Amino acid sequence: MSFVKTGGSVVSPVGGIQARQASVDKIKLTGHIGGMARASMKQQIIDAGLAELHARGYAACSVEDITKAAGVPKGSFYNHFASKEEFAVDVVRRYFEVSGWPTSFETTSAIGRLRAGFEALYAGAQERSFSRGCMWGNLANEVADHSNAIRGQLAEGLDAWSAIVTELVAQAQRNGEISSAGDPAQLGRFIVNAWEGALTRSRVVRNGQPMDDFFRMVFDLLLAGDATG
Amino acid sequence: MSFVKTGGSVVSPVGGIQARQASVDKIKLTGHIGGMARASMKQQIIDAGLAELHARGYAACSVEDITKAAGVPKGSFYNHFASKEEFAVDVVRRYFEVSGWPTSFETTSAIGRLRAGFEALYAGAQERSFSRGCMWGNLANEVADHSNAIRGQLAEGLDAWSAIVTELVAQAQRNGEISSAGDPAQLGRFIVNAWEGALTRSRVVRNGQPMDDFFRMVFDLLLAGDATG
DNA sequence: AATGACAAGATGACCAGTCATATTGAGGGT
DNA sequence: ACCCTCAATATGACTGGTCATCTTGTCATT
Repeated sequence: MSFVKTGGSVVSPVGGIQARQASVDKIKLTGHIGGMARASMKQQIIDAGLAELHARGYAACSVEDITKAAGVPKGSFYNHFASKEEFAVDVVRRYFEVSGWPTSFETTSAIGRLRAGFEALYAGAQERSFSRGCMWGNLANEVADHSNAIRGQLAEGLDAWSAIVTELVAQAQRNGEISSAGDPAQLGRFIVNAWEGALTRSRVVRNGQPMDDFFRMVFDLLLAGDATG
Repeated sequence: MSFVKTGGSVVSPVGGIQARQASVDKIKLTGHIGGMARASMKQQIIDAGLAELHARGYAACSVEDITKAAGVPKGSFYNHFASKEEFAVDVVRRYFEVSGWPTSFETTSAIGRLRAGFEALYAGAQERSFSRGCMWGNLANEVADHSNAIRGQLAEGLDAWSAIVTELVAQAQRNGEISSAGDPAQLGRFIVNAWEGALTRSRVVRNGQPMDDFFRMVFDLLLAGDATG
């Protein structure tokens, strides 16, 4: 699994997905598709479903909601997915695929890039009035006990995401940008988890205070070791 | 809202609830209740429902599941609660009421008590093979966007819980037990959020690593300011 | 004609909430 | 003390809606 580098926001990955990309290897060419090949329907469903799943949650998001959002007939759903669960596994995979870390920032410092990435996530959450929470946290809490397939996919994606944060932390340490000498892998995991917790809290309080707390605690105190308070 | 001091675990509050307590002011006395007054049916439903909600989540836990767990007839549910939503509000209130911070520990240091409290939570999660996650996080993620009533109750309870952590952090600072001079209120909120994030991750990975990360990052690095890594 | 893809609507399970009926004790009359 | 009436409460079967999944008819291609 690799992270696709995009300039977009992780919280709002769909924006970049609307871009048409022909996946010829995925197209089921049949006689009733005339003219130029179009985007794969399966991919269309996944991408539209990603937004819907994130907005509504698993149980509250019906197959009809998904297909309607994708602009495809409801009956086609099961031509592409054996079940709603299998669909969600594909969505999770897709979520982590399209999630990326912003690279087009002015700063070249590792810590600056780490911070900018979370700030982009923050901006995305703010756009949605803090109503979405964190995709992985949402699914984990709602489905992890009921679907090993989804849980497995979440675990995979989280490991990869944590690895990105870990690498940035390690770089920041090597570059002397932060004073924390904590284990980078542990920091990476903790930071991703704490971010989920902040997003979840923000759903309750409907403001950005939890993220402000996160930035202050993680970047100023934990990583920079600012003990002045 | 006040926290009831118990020696129990927050993750498993139900254990203490099975104790019979007559709530005479809650009893709907009708002619067909003979003999000695018994525990309120409403309270019974709330307490049993708390465990069920935590185990299954909101949507996956039906009213029938709840009443069955409470050992009461399904039709009685609506004598006590106008709706499933209202029931959940009462459950959340109850959850925070019965949640407490362990007081019966050997250490008298504030930081020791804070740590012991989270360790008790950890033990509870471990008992359940990390399958339950965090009650407030679960509900927030599943329901916060759909029910303002539940969300409001969650906000209230979280504020109170954060206040407890805040107070312990402040005491630890005053006592010179920790080197962090961070804002106690901010630390209190962040720590509660980070804990939720850790529990959520533990649901995915099905082990205690996220909590270990939490303890290391929060107690050793963030609060104690141990920069040696 | 045979085959495979597509998809609208049928199917059966689930479930929040309703309600007709049952139950019961209080109060009053004898 | 006993009986009857009535009102309040209890409750299990039912209702109507939702929804994941499947069926089956249509269509296009070979």
